[in-house]
Amino acid sequence: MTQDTEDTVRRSIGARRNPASQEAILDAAEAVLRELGIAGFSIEAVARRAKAGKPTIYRWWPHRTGLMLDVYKRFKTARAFPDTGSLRGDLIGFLDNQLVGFWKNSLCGTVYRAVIAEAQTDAGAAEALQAYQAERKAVARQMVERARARGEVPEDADATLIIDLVVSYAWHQLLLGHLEEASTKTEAVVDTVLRGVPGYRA
Amino acid sequence: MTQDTEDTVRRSIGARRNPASQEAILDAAEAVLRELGIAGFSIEAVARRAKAGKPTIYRWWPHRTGLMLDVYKRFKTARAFPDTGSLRGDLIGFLDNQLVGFWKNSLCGTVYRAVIAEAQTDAGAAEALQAYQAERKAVARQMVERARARGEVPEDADATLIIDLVVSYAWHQLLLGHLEEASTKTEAVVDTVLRGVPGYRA
Amino acid sequence: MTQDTEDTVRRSIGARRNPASQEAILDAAEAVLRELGIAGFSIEAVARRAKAGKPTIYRWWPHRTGLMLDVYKRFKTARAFPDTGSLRGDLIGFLDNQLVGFWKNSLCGTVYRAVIAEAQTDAGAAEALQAYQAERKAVARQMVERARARGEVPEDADATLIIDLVVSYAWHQLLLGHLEEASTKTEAVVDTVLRGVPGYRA
Amino acid sequence: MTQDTEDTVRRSIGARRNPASQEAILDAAEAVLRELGIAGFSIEAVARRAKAGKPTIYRWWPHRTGLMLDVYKRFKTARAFPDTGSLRGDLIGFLDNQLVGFWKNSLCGTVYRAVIAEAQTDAGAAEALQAYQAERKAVARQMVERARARGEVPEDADATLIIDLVVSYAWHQLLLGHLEEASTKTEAVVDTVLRGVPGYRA
DNA sequence: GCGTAACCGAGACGGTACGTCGGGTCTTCCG
DNA sequence: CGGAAGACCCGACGTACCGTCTCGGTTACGC
Repeated sequence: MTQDTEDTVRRSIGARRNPASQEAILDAAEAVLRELGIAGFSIEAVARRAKAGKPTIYRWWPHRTGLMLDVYKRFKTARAFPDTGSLRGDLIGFLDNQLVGFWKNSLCGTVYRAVIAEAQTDAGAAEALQAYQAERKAVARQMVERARARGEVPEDADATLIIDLVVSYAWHQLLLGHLEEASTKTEAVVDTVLRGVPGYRA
Repeated sequence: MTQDTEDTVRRSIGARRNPASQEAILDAAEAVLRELGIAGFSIEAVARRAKAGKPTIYRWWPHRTGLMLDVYKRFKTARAFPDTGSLRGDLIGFLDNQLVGFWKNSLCGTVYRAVIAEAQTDAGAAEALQAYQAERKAVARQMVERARARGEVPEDADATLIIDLVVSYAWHQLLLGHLEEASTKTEAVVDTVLRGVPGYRA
Repeated sequence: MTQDTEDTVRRSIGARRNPASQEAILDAAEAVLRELGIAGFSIEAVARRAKAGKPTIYRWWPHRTGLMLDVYKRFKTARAFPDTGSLRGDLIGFLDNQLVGFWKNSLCGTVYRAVIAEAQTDAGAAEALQAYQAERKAVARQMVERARARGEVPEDADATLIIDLVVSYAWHQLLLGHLEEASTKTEAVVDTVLRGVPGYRA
Repeated sequence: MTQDTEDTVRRSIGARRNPASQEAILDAAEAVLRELGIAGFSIEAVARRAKAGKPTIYRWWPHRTGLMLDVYKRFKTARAFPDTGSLRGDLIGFLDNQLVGFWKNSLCGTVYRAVIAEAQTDAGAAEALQAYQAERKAVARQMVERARARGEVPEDADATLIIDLVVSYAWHQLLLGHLEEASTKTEAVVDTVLRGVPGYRA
């Protein structure tokens, strides 16, 4: 985090995007979310904090959801997606690292809740979230593909349903503020879902 | 819908709540949601529409989420909760009538999405939603209780987990705008979850 | 001051004005003015403080100016209007006791400023103030009559002008919040005005 | 009066005050005062009339008194302050042009009464009025300085008292709605005050 | 090597909505 | 009928952000 490392005024660097400004804006957005929460997150607040002009923000993030998602993604990149050798292990790891466990880092959870909330109001946000979800779930379904290759699940297993059930559960607990409880039940959830897949054998 | 059936000005009826005003406000809230959507839903707009003073609304609904929830509940009341004789039938009916199918009535879905979104921003809203959820889920768990009594599921079946998985799936699809798809998969979801319950027999 | 001497709820005493309520309202009005100043003086605040219903206040004081004037008059009654034997002495006493000195009691000044302010906005208040002024000045002009009888001023001395100049000066300093300064200049004011009266001899 | 000469929407002209908006707001304020009187004067009404946002008004006039004073000043500027060659002439001209006679233009009197009233309630308003008064009186005292230079009054004549007495009288009559009567007495007032100055000779 | 296009900060602009306060009216219930 | 209570509609308050705009200034690029 390079917050306020630069006291000097940022200026234009010509007819192209100034990376320093973008960094400063993302830093500020993160800081605002951390300190004021979702309710206090406004373009004005971010601009104030980043010492940036509002139009600069609007130029690059027409919807504030996009800005939130970018903040979210900066965290996400680090997280691994390990192949544990079994679908059960993969799914538990997925829940623990990518979903529930990840969101328990308060900022990540806060941001993602905000993104989901925004998507209920704003069509652009909904689209952005849907695109992000589609991409993430496609990646997640690869876990099922691997299991299929290993013979853990039959060829016709519904990968979409499996992933959806797991992700849905995580969302639900996130949105109700029950992450603590959820993190104690990851195994039970995964086991229930897997037992429900016809032809599954550990 | 008794919108504007009365042209005459509503007055105070003494030192107690005026039911006509409450009705008018709920009617107006519903109409605003229907016509302007979530984004256009504001206390100001409702007050204008209901020809009511803003303080009158704030007096009875300190948080706008409460108002939305009340609009939501007016619809909900009508919906039945039939005992079909089997847990599978009950859960499918639950999904079709109380959740997915119910929300496909665009207004209901819109309102509930808004309530959930609000709860991510506002603490009071979160509380209201949590209370509502707790109550609804307690009712839903009675379906499992009945199944237990019938011997469909063992004594130690995790009713909370069963209901949570079903509700979570519905929420997820609602929030992503995938209700259409969801309504084609209700049986698959219920079957998967029930097969996942150890000792379940249809 | 009989503030809150009664804890018991005041009730109707039949189809006539309840003096206890009137007392309580005047006490409350005074207390509100003392504690919150003019800006905080509202019928609501007085009603809250007096544990009275708003309609009860409106019934007896249709304009809030009337209420303020009644508070003002409760103080005024006590003040004497002595005959010092000379016009100069009378006028100085008038300024010191009835005007500047009286208003320096912060509550009295506050109330009177409020009354004057109100009269600029509200026609009813203006009328009430004008009536009160006419009466007070008529009394004050008697000082000049007495001086005329003593031969201090000629028969054709303009009593109205003399009183007006003195009262005007006091008002002006009151309204500008310069009462302190004014109280050091009462003698200079009176002397200047009296010297200005043709044919005056001490 | 340049009311609504421009149908086109006023926009920002960059990070600086837009004179067109300021003009429009002052015009609107004047119009509202003229048409609705003091009681109908609200920031909301002015904003509506000026087709300006409320924050734009609050940005430049934190207290509504300041706005009234600016309306008042727009009239005042035109009025002359002539040197008639004698203190008597100067003071009579002062009363007739700057005070009583000026206020008889109903709008001017209305506005100034409102300003004075406001100053009794609001601390900021009081400050603004005091500042304005101090400045105007300083200018007025120059009439006495000139008379001193001409030898009309002795060196130690109390300029402050002379001006205060004249201004006070005008205020008093303004606030009681007696301007008509006052305008017939300007000479008597000035003569009385001047005769009261020790060592004055015409 | 010079004009110009796009960027940057700053902040004013017209708006909408917020949540609160008080005004004055009304009705019910109690004594 | 008087009085307490408090709900009602209404309008204004002062504030926060919205998204847009124009400004003055700063490069980097293309002609």
